[in-house]
Amino acid sequence: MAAVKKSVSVKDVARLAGVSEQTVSRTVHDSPSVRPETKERVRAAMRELGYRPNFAGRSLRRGKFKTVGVAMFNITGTGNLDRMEGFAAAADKHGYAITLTKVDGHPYTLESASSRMSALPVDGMVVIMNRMPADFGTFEPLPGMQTVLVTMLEHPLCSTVDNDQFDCSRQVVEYLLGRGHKTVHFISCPERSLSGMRREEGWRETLRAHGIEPPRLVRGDWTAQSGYAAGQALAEDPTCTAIYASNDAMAYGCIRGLESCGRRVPEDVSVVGVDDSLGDIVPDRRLTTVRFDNKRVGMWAVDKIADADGGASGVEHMLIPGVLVEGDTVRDLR
Amino acid sequence: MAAVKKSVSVKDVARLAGVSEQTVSRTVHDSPSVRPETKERVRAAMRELGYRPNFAGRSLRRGKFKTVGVAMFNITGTGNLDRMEGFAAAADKHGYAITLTKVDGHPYTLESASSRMSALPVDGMVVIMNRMPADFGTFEPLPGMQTVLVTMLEHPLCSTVDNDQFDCSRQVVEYLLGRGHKTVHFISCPERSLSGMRREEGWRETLRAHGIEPPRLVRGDWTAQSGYAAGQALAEDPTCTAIYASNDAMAYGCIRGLESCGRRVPEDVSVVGVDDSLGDIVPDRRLTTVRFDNKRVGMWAVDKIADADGGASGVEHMLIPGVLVEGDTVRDLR
DNA sequence: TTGCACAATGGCAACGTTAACATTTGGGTA
DNA sequence: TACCCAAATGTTAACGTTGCCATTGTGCAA
Repeated sequence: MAAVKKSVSVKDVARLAGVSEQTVSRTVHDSPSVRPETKERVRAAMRELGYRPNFAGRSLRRGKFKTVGVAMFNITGTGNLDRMEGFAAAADKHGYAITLTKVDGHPYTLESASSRMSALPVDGMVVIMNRMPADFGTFEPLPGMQTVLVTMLEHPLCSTVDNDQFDCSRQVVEYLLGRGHKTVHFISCPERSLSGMRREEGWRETLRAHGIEPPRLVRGDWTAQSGYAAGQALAEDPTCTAIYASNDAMAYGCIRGLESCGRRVPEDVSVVGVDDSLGDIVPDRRLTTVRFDNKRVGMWAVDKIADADGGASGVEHMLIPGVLVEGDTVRDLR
Repeated sequence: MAAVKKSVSVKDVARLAGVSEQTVSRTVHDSPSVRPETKERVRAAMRELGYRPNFAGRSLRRGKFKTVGVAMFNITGTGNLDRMEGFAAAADKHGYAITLTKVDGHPYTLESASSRMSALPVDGMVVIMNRMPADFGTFEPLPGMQTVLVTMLEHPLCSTVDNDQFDCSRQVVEYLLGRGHKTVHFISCPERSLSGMRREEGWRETLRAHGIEPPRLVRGDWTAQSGYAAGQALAEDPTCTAIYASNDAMAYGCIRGLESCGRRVPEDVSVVGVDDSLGDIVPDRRLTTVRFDNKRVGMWAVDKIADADGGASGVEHMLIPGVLVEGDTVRDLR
């Protein structure tokens, strides 16, 4: 039994095929300047030896990794799976791979994400920013490392992309007003959520743009429990005919809360959520909600990096609008 | 303005610090055989030049990437986010990175996942197997590439790990029987789901082990809609007092279906789901369900690869039991 | 016949890092 | 004083790939 060779290189293939290393390399890249018969001979040698190109050697030579790093401060988060779907899809399209890293946030800084990535084989990086990093204003991306932030905030040096939360609220409020409601009540989320705050602004400003003074909001904490409590509280206000909750869990909780007080949905009160996260969980009641295209957000981020890698960069800020999906929890008052 | 150098190498740092390249390397690795003052001088040079070690050069030299590849046939799947949390946590612990790849399955084979990974900078790979690959029995992992499959099936050449779906059903059935129910009805899932089939077997065999002939099962399709229909169908059977649904969406749909026929839960019928995926979505009704530890599954897979990388390998098969979480949808008949 | 264009292939060097070995230096001991 | 040892640092080569340039061969027009 012959000793097992550590790894098969172009050199070994070249020797077996009786050609130069360069011709092997050319065959790997399917260069037109290699005779078909020669190619076949080389390919046969590759098969026989079980050759597979070494990523490190290639990257070292080329100075490129064809890989995009994704930094997350917490992996379990609404929409992350869809975003990854987008990362993977776009990466595939460009022939890139995705490297995932969880970054510990103590404190939560872009700098820590950046330095974590710098030691990894990546050409660019995406940071999923759920909260506000301490150094957002002063952060400078590593030279030569295209950096895209997933956030609604604009950054002077990094491209950014995210769902348009402001527009989401605009759509919901105008939809409800358009169906005859005099005002829209709001169940918000904890104040540390960037996207939630933006939804709140959108709700407030859209109402004002229509000459309506926003009613007192009810603060929730994303859970259906808090929506339930909010629903019970709002049930006592007879003028409340339309409620907009900052996510679906709270919206659904709210419906149950209203019902527990004898208010019917949508006959007495219309309810709208955000996220389209319930799917068909509640089979006899399709919630009216806003569906975001997180996959597209993910794709945009990776596209940006791959494109920059091949030429012009330039900082861009992209907001992707969601789509309002009608269920049967809204009544037309007109 | 001086021209921007492509990238800073140990050579540049060595020149500026007035030491050899080797001393720079030693400083990077914090070797004890470098004088503290020298180290400081080198570190100052690194800072000044913005040096960061080149992954490709290092990997080429070492023959290791310190990276684990994760291959998925579809990214959006129950528990994938938690598994990734586990991958990332274990990778962190071992100083590894995670590279994510979506593999197109036409046909769905382990071979395609393996060859996709072979061109990437990874030392080992994890395949998340949702369905049954065509080549499961005959697949051979790439030499030198530790391969772990996330599946309940055992494989002769690859280590495997997954939630114990059989035991899950055993727990549920014994829990319900233990509370006085004479038998347990089952809402299953589509037959192509490996884990679902295993749940079905567990339900059937546990009942038989208790001398009970399993009643006719109702086939669902994971959706709450199908659970709703199943609930309505089972409502007509007055002997049906306990229902076990193969996931929470169907369980919840089933509850609504039963209620729509005038049967109350848990007064008339007890219902149990699987997955703990509803969380608190339904605020006034905590579903009795089984919670899986997908994070632990992910960690086990990466641990296995990292450990094998540092020494002994050996094929292992690991099943991680879930935990039954009591809600208020089960009535005690004793 | 000569010259030239072009197709096919080969030789060489360099990418950045580090293991293995080699060298220098200073301090202590016989 | 001569010697040795250990600490600190330096030199060399190699990991696998591929861009650049050189070389060889072949057919065709002048």
